[in-house]
Amino acid sequence: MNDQYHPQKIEEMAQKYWEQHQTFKTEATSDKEKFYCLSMFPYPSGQLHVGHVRNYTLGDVIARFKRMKGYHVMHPIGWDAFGMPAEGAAIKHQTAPADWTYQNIAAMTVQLKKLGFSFDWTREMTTCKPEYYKWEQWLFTILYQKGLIYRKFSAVNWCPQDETVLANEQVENGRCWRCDTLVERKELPQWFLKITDYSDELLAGLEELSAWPEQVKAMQKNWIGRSEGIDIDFKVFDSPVDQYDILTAYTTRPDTLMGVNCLVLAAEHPLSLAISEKNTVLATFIQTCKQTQVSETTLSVIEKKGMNLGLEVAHPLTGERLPVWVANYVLMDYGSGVVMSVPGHDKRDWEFAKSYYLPIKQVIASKTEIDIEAAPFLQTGCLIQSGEFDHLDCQVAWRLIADRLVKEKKAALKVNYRLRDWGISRQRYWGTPIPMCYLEDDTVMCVPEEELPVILPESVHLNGMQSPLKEDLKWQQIDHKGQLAKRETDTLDTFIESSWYYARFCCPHFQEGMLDVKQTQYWLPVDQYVGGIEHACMHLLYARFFHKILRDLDLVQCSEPFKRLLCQGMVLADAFYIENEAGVKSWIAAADVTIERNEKGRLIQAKHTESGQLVSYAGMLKMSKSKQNGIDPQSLILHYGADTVRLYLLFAAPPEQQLEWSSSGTEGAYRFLKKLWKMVWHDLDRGALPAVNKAGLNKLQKKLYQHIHQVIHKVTDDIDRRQTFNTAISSIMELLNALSKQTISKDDQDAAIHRAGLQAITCLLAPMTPHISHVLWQKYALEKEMTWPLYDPDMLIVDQVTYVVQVNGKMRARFEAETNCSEDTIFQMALSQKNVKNSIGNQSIKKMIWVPNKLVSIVLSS
RNA sequence: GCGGCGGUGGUGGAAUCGGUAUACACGACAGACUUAAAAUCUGUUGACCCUAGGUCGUGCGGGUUCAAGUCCCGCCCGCCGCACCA
Repeated sequence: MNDQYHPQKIEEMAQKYWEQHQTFKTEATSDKEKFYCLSMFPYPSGQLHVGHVRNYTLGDVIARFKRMKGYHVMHPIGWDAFGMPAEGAAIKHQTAPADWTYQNIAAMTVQLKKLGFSFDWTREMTTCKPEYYKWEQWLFTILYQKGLIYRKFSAVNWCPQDETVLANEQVENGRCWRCDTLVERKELPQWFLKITDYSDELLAGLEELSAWPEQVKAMQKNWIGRSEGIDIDFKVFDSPVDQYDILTAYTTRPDTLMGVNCLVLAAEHPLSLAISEKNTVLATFIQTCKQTQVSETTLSVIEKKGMNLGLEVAHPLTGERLPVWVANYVLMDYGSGVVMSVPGHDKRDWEFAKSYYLPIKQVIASKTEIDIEAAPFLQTGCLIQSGEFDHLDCQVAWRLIADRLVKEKKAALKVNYRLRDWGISRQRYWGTPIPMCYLEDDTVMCVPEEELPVILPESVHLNGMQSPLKEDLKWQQIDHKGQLAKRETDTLDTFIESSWYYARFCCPHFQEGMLDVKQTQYWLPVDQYVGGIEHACMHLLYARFFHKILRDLDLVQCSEPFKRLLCQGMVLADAFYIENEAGVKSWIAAADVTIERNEKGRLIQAKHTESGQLVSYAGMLKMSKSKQNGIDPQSLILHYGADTVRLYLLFAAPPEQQLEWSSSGTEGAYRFLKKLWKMVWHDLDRGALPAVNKAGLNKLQKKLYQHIHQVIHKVTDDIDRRQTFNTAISSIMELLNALSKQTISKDDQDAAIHRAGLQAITCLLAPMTPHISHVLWQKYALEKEMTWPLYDPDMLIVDQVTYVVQVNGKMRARFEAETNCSEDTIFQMALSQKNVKNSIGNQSIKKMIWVPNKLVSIVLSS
């Protein structure tokens, strides 16, 4: 080795060392304090992308930092191996999902290892293996017996051409992505997990998560959506269905009850269906309603369409006859499938009333004039046009009306949640088989515990439509005490695997049960969880829910799984395209584009290098295969080494912000490491040096030595408390710049300080660029293990500060003063500044403000 | 549509508790070294002006304050999520 930085050699060396010494293998217990650091495990899609690298780099920095601080760190990795892409790939490549998955895992393992992450590979888990999903099936049967799992009919996206269920992402503009057929809603029997039993606890638990980002807690709170309201009964006149002589609608605004203009039913409501039997126009309308996707997004943006059912209900207070409508924006799955329409004071009802010319009645008044025909009034105020309730405040009227209805047994107070029970059935092959079976007499029963796991056959052929499980009659058929039984052919939602993997990492090879309580008790909760913000609601809520289930089964002790959460932003890159006459964009990789910039560096023109054709710049977009703007981490590592890639990803943006990829930025990170390498190499040439004698330093030496300790202080705080690795790195860069500009005289202390600075930088960088730090440290200290540097509190005390003087809010001067000078002294000094004198002129001073060690603000009388 | 987040030089970003706006890095320009290039090093770099100084400037429009990128009100734009992608 020489003063040239060769990352490939260095990284291979460091990785070999860690592997031989089993540096990152975690023992079951230790005298040290434990720290469990977890990055969300990856779906084995085949290639590691930069988003993954960012995720694992962030987690690795924290894990390595804590290890250097002396914690007993667990930092595991595994594979979220079930999922739809494997089925797609299997069809495309004429292989089985299992083969494709295992190949990807092998390839991605190699890539992960090249990045030098401090994973404990002995804890590696793969969720598609029976030893993992066995316990999921076991839990399913326990929860079924406890009544937390039930079966009901629920809607799915159905392609009538392919006769298959489609995921929301497989529906494009309401049509099947494969055959362009209009997608329908179809009701199927499906399994549900009663997450709503835990609504209140999931909401209350957010309070104790003080180390979670506020935004994520806000999103979860809104997702759970607790509201207080009442269920109101509307008596139906001459109902065609006996059980439906009453329709119940939930509302949070009983104060607007006098403004109801109609009830609106879902197309699948039994009353709508009953009436449609004798009404072909209605039947056709209901049929078209079914051509809406099962997603809230679609529901909220579709044009609201409805039809009068010709049915009437009685207003619960006045007895007035109100019409009943059916509409496409009300779904049977949510609530009771009945909505009480108050167009004057609800946006959706207002839009619906407008398109069908229904009466809009204002029953709440504001202090200002309102035109209820121009827009609904959504705030609170005083009641009007509400008979005896006129002039009452909304809040008072709310109580009064609710109490009256409850007393008359026409309503009941109710707490409602937006959160719905979790549908966990999937009509797909590549997932955990649901451990249920059906006897010939339709009795539903669990597969007995001793017969678990129900193994998913791995050698299968996929046709792109039907799940192989549904065609495999042999697999389906089982014998139950001499009776013929049929297995459930649906599989579990893959969110289930990711809802408890963090707990299994505590005891990945435990065979006596789902979890080893001793281990979960020691390791849980996860001290630091790192993952994408896109999981803010679903995955993180499901995992919190599972944790509470596991706690109630005495498998874990605490109530929340993740103590601290870091949500990283996406990785973006430049995207270019050529648009043809039909407006279809074809995306061009940046490597095939020649860019022309003006003298400021702004892009003015881009051309396709090969054809010379003009190319449009789409800006920075999320990296994706389809946009051709993905960056392959492997080629980056080959060129710059893992340390450079890690350093750049940490430096380019704070972790929770989106990160814009730039190749010149990577060059900059590389340059920095080259410079560090060279400087350390030259320092090593100086041989043995005395220690820094902090009492005997001259002014300049002391300033530089203080700088070192200020940087140690800042980097520690930036990594530990703030988690802003970008600012940590920039302050390290500043220190290296200062050291490179230092003139080293014959005085030993100059060289000693220089070395102290370089050694501090080597350690401070170790969590971020572990390979170069490891090798440089070995050069310096031979066998001694690297620990996190401590700052000297004495060295943080500065004796001079810079004051700023503002006159009428404008910065006019700055001056140096000794720390902790008195107010009077500082005012005198401020007023004696030449430029301050000029700004004041002959005006009189009205007020002077003093901010100690910082600023003086002079206000002149106008 | 609903919920959450963001917008600062040519670019990524910094400013941590309302107190020096633009740290650090990239790019650009100039110079040193070199036969030359690469690499490296040094310097300059928000805009404008009457240039020892001043005016303007953190998406837009208002407000609070001695003082606002930061707080409040109203907009515009972009991104993420919306329950079968993971």
